[in-house]
Amino acid sequence: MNETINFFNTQSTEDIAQFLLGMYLEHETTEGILAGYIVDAEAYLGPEDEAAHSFGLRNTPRLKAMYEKPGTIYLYTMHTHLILNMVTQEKGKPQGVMIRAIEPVEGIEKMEVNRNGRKGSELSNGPGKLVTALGITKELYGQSIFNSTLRIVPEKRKVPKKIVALPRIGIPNKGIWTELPLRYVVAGNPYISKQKRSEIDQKTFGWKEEN
DNA sequence: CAATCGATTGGCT
DNA sequence: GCCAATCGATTGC
Repeated sequence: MNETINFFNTQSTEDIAQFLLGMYLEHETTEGILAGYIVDAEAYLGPEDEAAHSFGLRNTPRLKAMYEKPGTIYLYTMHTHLILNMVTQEKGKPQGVMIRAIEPVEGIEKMEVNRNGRKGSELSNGPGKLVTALGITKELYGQSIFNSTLRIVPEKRKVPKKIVALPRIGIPNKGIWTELPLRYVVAGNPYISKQKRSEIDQKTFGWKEEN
């Protein structure tokens, strides 16, 4: 875990986004542990990034957490959906990574209930979907992804066989920032947002074989 | 499948 | 008011 914290403190946000692919993300709830592997993530490079909320060092009440230390959880609402992000750089430097999708592992039945009966990839193949599946609430805003009830567990992570970089989703008209490949996914994983069936690796789901 | 579109809430100007 | 780092239903090929 200390190595992971150090990674956040010293690496670029782009590298941290890729490092987070395969990371085990677990939420300790009153109903038990709900968890899965991160398979889709985007880097937001405020203050330079026109697509970032923190572009131009903009600082409003909802952005407060973005200016805190690395590992701080930043949540915001988008059309009734809560979206999960974590701060990646030193305090005062508002860059972060948005989690776009996870592969469910633990507490799948509870996630299906949280998602109103949906199953399979529909459980968590979008940023709003995984937040609902894991039962994440805005009480976690400003807490740390290293030691709150929502946390990453490096000991349980998997390693992607191949990482693909793509343009980010849902940010038109932002100049070069619309096209820059700041979205990273585990190639072949079925839970990636907008994944095509034909591109799914049914045998490995895109992970390296054990050992 | 891919493209399109309406729903609907909170944050900011 | 206006707009949004989305979702899900529908349409059409």
